[in-house]
Amino acid sequence: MTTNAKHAGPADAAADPRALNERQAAILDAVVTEYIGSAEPVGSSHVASAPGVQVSSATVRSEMVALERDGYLVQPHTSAGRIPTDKGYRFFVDHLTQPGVLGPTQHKQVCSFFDQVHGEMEDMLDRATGLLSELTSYAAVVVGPSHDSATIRSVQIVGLAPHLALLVVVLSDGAVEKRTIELEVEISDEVLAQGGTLLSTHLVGRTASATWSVPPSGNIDVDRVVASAGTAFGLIERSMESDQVFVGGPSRLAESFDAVETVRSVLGILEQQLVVVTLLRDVLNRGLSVAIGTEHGYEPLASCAVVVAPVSIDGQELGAVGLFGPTRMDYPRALAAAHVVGERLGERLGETGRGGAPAGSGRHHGGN
Amino acid sequence: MTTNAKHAGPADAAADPRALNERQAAILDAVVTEYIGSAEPVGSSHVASAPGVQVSSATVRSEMVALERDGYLVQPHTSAGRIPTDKGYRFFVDHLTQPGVLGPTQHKQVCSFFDQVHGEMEDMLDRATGLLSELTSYAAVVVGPSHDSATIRSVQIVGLAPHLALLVVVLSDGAVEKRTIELEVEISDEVLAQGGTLLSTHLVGRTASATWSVPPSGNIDVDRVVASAGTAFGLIERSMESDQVFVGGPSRLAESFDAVETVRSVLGILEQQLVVVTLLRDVLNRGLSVAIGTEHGYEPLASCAVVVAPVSIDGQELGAVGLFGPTRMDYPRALAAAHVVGERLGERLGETGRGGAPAGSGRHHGGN
DNA sequence: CCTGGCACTCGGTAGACTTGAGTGCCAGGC
DNA sequence: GCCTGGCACTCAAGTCTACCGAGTGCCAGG
Repeated sequence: MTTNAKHAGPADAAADPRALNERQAAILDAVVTEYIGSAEPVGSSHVASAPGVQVSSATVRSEMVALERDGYLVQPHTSAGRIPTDKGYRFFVDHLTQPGVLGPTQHKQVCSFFDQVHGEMEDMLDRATGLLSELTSYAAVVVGPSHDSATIRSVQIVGLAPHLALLVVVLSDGAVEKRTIELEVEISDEVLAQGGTLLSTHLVGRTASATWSVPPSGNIDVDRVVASAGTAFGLIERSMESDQVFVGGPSRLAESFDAVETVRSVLGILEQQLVVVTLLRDVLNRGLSVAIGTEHGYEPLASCAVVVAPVSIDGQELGAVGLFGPTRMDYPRALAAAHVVGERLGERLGETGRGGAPAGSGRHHGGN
Repeated sequence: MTTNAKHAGPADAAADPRALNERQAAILDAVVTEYIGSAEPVGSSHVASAPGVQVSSATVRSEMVALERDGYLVQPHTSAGRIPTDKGYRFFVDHLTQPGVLGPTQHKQVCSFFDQVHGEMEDMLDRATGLLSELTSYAAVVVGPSHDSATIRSVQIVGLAPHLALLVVVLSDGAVEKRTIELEVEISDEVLAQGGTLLSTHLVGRTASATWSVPPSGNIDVDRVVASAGTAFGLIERSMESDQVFVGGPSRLAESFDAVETVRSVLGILEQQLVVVTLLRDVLNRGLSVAIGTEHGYEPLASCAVVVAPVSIDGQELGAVGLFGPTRMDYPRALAAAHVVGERLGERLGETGRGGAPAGSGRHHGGN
């Protein structure tokens, strides 16, 4: 091993002066692993006694100097051990973390969750955040698939009160959107129903962001209703553009960080749904599954690592799951959990209609 | 003033040996007010120089001894100032806090919020938590009115995919509930619609927790659909029993408390919707608007004060708003904010048809 | 090129001392 | 009789010193 490193080292170094030889990698691995567990600077003797590092502490020290020079480790102060930098974590994640599997207990947790969860997609996604945060003890987020490609399956107008009605739109992915409509004059249920029918004939089958084009019906009351519904419909459209974000286990943040200020700022981020969505999508788009420290560009999350996994339905990345933890998070476990849950969520969403009717007309993707 | 106290004091004391005379009350007031602002133990000289207390620090000291004996104040250590106990806060809230009004800026904030907020109830309630937490800089919760008394306005079954349909139930309060139905055989849209119509005729007008009694239709397919819908309907019922809870500004918790452990446990409570609802209702039922420390019986909230205000629609307390802050919270402001927002929410919800639509009348603030 | 040895650094802890805010108590005065 | 100023006392927090030990960097020898 040591001798192998001897040979591999220079070659690598020649290719890229910054690349780590085998021994350095092993040392970095040991430091990160140890630090993740203990949260305390790791000294050379600890590393020397780690399995996988078969050299003396003195040798470790000299390698650590190199690792520090290259930015993988830092010393909080002279005469202290080393802690990994973001770059160190990055290397660890990219080169030292094998796929990682869930423990049997956790696997069982996941299975029983998916056995037991029924009901609507929103409900499932929301509860999935709970599962994820329990599996990992980090705060979890789930971003639901957007309704972009869903088509309108039904439009209905229901009277609530003399001057008040509700526009209810059902989409092919199982989402239901509603909006109240105010009516200047009292309108009978029949007329409302007629209006609904009229809308249906023009809107069903079209994508949710269909342009609103409903010709006059001839009946002035119906037209009046349809006109009011038009405004409501616009609002529905707009609200459907924003993805649904579910946050779970925010209290875990208070376990992850001991600085209350950090907890505050991360919570602050999680409150902003748009930011969360953007962040997750951005990370995924860059082909990453982890964003460490400031890699994602959000200052308040500088001491945070974000693990992301896609929720793919029929091969399309339509949603995402994310975990927010300290940079010294347990990456193997977090990655495994996010990956598994993301995958199974995708399967489940696919099954329940969204793409789950390959035999029949694949047209209507129900999202349940 | 001082001489008045002389006379009033003994009389009160005779009635209840624990009652505070005017001077003691003034001192307690000063201590609480000062401590709320500074978060540091308040010394006798500070109190003596407070307006409303016109005695020397020595006198204040001797009164403080009494207040401490009676459990209104404590000393963190011998040579420190006093801080209020929960009992002290309780007295402050009950006797020393005048109704309290919002500052002009905050009043404007509330007004502009209610001017600007449109859309569905859920949306409004959710955003109201943001308003409240911004007004007070505490974490806010809003519990929406339950659907107990709502009647069913419409039942519809919409096909999503060959073996998948959606049961959509619209309630008189504007809520829409849905549940997927899995079908063993492929069923045409027409049959689904027929099933929906059948359900409508039997369920519309009844309360949401109606017993499920739909007679056979004669058409085997329709009956099959109706049977499946029955299960889904049961789930809808159950999910409607649980009140909707919205939480806003959890990151404010991290501002309110400096012990990360406290933040964690309070966040943990806020994650449990049922607990939140129970807590708020419980406090309201006891006729209180504030629960201080352990008054509500939840250990993890021992260092918390909860300010509650009802959301009354047509005189009925159907919802609640709550604020979670440290026991040394700014009670006057929190009470005022919760009260105002709760009241205006109630008004708005009443307007929008929910509260029995008393025919005619201009209700212009519809959702939408 | 690795290793053991050695001198050095420096954060953290413990004890001694100081400071000052704040108390309790008491004797004197209105 | 109650309030007040004065006084001795207490104790948390800050400062200073000394010390310990984990950990380092460097070097000479294998």
